[in-house]
Amino acid sequence: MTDKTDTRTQILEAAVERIMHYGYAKTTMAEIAKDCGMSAGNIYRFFSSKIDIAEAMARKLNMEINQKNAALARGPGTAPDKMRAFHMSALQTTFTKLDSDAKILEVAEVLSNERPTFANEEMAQERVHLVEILEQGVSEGHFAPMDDPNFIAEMMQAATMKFRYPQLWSRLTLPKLERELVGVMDLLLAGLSVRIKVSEMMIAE
Amino acid sequence: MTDKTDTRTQILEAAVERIMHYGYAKTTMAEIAKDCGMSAGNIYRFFSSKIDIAEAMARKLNMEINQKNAALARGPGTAPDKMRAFHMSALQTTFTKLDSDAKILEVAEVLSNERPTFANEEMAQERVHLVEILEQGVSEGHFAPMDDPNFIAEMMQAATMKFRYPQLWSRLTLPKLERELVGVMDLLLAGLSVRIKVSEMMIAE
DNA sequence: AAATTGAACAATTTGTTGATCATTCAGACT
DNA sequence: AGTCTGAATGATCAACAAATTGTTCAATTT
Repeated sequence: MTDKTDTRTQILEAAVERIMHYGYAKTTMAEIAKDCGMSAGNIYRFFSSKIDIAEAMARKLNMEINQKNAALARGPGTAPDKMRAFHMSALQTTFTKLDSDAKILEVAEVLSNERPTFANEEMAQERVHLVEILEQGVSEGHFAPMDDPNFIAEMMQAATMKFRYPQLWSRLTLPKLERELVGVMDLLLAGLSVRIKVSEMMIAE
Repeated sequence: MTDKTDTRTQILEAAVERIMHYGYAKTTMAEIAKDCGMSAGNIYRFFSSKIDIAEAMARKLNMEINQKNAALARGPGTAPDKMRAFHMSALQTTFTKLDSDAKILEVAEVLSNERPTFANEEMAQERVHLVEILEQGVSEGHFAPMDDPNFIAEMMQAATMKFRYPQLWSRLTLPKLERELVGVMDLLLAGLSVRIKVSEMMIAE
C-alpha cells in the first residue's frame, strides 16, 4: 500500500521536475519512466494518462494555495482587508509564476483544454474561503446582510477575472494591474457595504 | 479626390463581403482585386497592407456601435439603468456575433495580434460614453461624487471584462452570462452609490 | 498472483517539399 | 505625371512522409 503510493509520488515528482524544466510537451513518458527506473508502460498502473499526471501536479500546487487562503480567511483582520489581500495575492502569485517559469502556463493551458471542468473545481474551492470572509464581514457589520453568500462570491470572482488570465494582460505591468485591482476592489467593497436590491426592473422592461 | 475615396470604399466593401463569407485568412488580395476589376498590386495604393483593410473594417463596425452607445448615453432613463443597458448590450452583441458569424471573431483575433493598441483605442472610445453616464448619475444623485470619472469608467470596464472575451466563456450560455452580469452590475452600481474612500491602508501595509 | 516489461499500435508531432499568397517595383498605359 | 499592371520575391501554408510518442497488452519476471 505504502509502496504503491510511494511509487506514485515518485513518478509525480520526477514528472514535476522534468515538466518544470522542459515543459509538458517536451517531457515524454519514457523519460519520466527512466528517471524512476521503470518502463513507460508501468507508469500506467499509477496514472491512466499523461494529462492525469499534469492534473495531479496542478492539484498539489493548488492545495498549497488553498491552505494559504484558508489561513488568510481565518486569520486576523477585518473582512474588507482580507478580501483585498485575497485577490491581491492571487494576482501576485499568478503574475510571478508567469514571470519565473512560463512552463507552468503551458500546463495550465493544456489542462484547461483537456480537463475543462478542472478550473471550475478550483474556483469552487476558492469560493469556500471567499464565503467565509463575506460571512465574517456581515457579522462584523462591514458588509450588508446577503441572501446567498456563495452567489456573491461568484460575482466577486467574475468581476476580478481580468486579474486571473495572463493571456489577457500580456502587455500590462504588475504595478499597473495592482492599481487597477485596488480600484475595482474599492468599488466592489463599497457595493458590499450597502444592501443590494436585486434588479427586477431589467426583467420587467 | 472623390475618385480616390470611391475606389477605397469599393475595395473595403469587396473585402468585407469576402471576409464575412470566407474569413480573413481565406480571402486573398488577388480575389479582392478581381472583385474590383483591378490588380492586386493596385490595392496597395489605397491600403498599405491586408491587415489595414481588416482594421478599416473594424473601425467602421465600431463606429456604428459607438453611435448606438452615444444615443444610449444621451437618451432617456436613469444613469443606473443606462449603465446596465450599456454593458448588457455589449455582452449580447458580442455573443450574437460569435454565434452568427464566427468570421468576425477571426478578424478580431488577427487584429488583436497585429494591432495590439487597436483594442485600447476602442475601449477609450467606449469610456467617453461611460463617463457621460457616470456624470449624469452624479448630478442626479444616484451615484456619489467622484474625483476621476474616467478612472471609474476604467474600473467598470475591468470588472466586466469577463463578459467581453468569447474565448473565456466558450462553455457558458447567454442566459447564464446575463444572470452573472446582472449580479456584477448590482454590486458595482451599489458601490457607485456610496462615496468611495480610496484605500491607503494597502499602500501603507 | 502481482508486478513489470517491451514489442505492437495508434495518434500526434516533425520535417520536407511544392504551392499559394502578400508585398514590391520596374515598366507600360492613359 | 499620374495610374496601373504583372512579374519577381520572400514569407507563409498545405499536404504528405517519416519519426516520435502515448497507450495497450501478451508475455515474462518476481
